[in-house]
Amino acid sequence: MPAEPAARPTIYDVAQRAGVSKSLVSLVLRDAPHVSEARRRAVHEAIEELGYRPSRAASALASQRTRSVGVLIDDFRNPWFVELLAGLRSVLDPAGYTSSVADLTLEAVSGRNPVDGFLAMHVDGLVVAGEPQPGLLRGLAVPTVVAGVRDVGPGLAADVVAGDDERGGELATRHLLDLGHARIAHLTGSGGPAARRRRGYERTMRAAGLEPLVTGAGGTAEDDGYAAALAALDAAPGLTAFVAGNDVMAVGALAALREHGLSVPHDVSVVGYDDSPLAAYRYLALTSVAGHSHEVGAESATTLLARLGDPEAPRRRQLLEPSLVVRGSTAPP
Amino acid sequence: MPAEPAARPTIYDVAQRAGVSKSLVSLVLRDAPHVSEARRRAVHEAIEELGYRPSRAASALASQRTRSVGVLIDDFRNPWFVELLAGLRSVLDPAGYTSSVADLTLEAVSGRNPVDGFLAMHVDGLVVAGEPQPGLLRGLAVPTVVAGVRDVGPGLAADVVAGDDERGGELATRHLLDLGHARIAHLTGSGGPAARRRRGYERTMRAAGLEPLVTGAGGTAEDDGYAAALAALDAAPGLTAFVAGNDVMAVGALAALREHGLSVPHDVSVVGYDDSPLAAYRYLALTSVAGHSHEVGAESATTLLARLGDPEAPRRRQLLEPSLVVRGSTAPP
DNA sequence: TTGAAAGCGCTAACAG
DNA sequence: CTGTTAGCGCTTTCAA
Repeated sequence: MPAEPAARPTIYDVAQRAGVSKSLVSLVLRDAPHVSEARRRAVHEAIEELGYRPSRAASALASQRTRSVGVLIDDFRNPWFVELLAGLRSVLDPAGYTSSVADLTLEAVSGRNPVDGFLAMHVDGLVVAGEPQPGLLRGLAVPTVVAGVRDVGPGLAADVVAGDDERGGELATRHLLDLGHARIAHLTGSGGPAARRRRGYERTMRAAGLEPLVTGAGGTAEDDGYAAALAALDAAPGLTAFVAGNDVMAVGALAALREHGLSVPHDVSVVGYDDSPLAAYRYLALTSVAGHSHEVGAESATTLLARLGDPEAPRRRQLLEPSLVVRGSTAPP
Repeated sequence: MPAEPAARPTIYDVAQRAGVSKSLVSLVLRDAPHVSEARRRAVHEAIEELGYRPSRAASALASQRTRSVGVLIDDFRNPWFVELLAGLRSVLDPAGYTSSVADLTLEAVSGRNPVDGFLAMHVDGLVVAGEPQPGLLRGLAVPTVVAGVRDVGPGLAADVVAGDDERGGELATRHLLDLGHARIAHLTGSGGPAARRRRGYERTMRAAGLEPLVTGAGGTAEDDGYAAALAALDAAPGLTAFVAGNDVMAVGALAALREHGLSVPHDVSVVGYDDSPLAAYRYLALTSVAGHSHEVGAESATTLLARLGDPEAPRRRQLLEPSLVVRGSTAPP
């Protein structure tokens, strides 16, 4: 029974070439402990020579685990996710895990449930970056970590890694206060992180003996920032500063200010949130609160791996301290 | 032999519940033609009742195809890809294909070869969105379509779907010409599409009896646009308009102009390229050439599916006509 | 330590 | 049209 020489090599070919059994090859691949050094090397050599690549499908089928994790991104349009993803992969990749990414907004358009998609792929775990629609994750059986949002409703047994949004709101506000501003408005969006950022703002304002002014309620996109800024300008014409719910909203606010003939930071200061690539563009140069998404990503991955290893461990919840990146959009009043 | 009631249902359970054979279930799943309506319905009901989900791993292993395609994105930071991806999925999803996305820039940092990753996953096909590094795809055995770049080196037997970049450069330039501009510079980047856009610009300028001025040579990021604009301003102080290689570069140019005390569009007009979400921000309001990435994506997917169906078909190369989206960054000089 | 053997859940001929 | 029969390539007891 001569073998076909052209086909993709299998574990069987490797075994034969190395003069060992199939199972030994499997052990070597999984880095098993009790294998003699000589045979281990022989196997590795055979793998090299044959250009062997294990079949994920076969291994998934046999082991009932895919070594893959699904990553749910809120919206690809908000570049916030880029660093998060990089952090995630910086620990998932070396651990031999594959990650597949889906965009909630995109999926919503096509009417599919992205979680279903991941479940069909049999991902071993899930990372939800951003705020899941209520119900989307209810009763999920697969290990999940929520990254970037600290309030996950009850009924979702997930680990959490997030920035301290309330602290971030405080940082932004205090920066403005320290600069000498007093008439500071906040542009908020919907969702948990937005609510916390707002709370940080409000708390800091009150502590300074100032009355908070919050506008916005819809989404967290550029439009929403624009509309909220307009509303704030309308409600309090003497404003000298904005704390925006995120960078994209801040860009919307910039447009509203320009329409009112107000210049930034000369007349009005603006602080964004997320320290996304947007904030770093020279033309925008937004002072922004950095949530350290890279670290959030890395920590999320570590947490997920830990849970995969021990499903019974107590839930973890980690908060990362944000910091302020000062650029050109803020100045004394 | 009583079955375990708790385990995930298999095709076998479905068959039993529907009173048919395993193979019939398989046929129904694949939408095979010669199945009686009654049995088809019976199977679907059983699937519904059991909450059955086919195992991709098993199916991949048995059929030697994963029904998945790998999508290589140039850089997640350039939001150009969002629509492309949406278009891609609008045809891949209904066809039952899964798509996994990787970012070349991200992978480059981690030192991994993303193509290798996809090959290990045994994707059935590849979509390369943007310009592949030379050599990255050389001698690739898996069906590939390159989206967005029309020049793929020899040695890569790929289908191509791209916007007509030369025509786009022409559109942008002609728009400026029609507005009455004459001193128009072009900010170019590296790579094939950039070269074609530049050629379109140059051709149009010359046809109008004007001397082209091109600056920039590094990358295509915001920095590069900034630097190129500065160089152009330096070389020709009387400039009244820029055609930028893409939207991100245009934003860089905006910063350079502001530094020179020049206002847009009052003193200088700016045209971007890609019509990315960036261009639509009110604060930027960039006139931009739309490459119709959604369509490019959809067409790429269709092309890939066709090739998967017939590997021997002649190579296809499609060029989509770009169009101009006029916003607030251009005006008469 | 190493080898043999029994599947994982599904597809794909091939017979009925 | 429907049922039977082999595997796909790998993991994983269980013996040797």
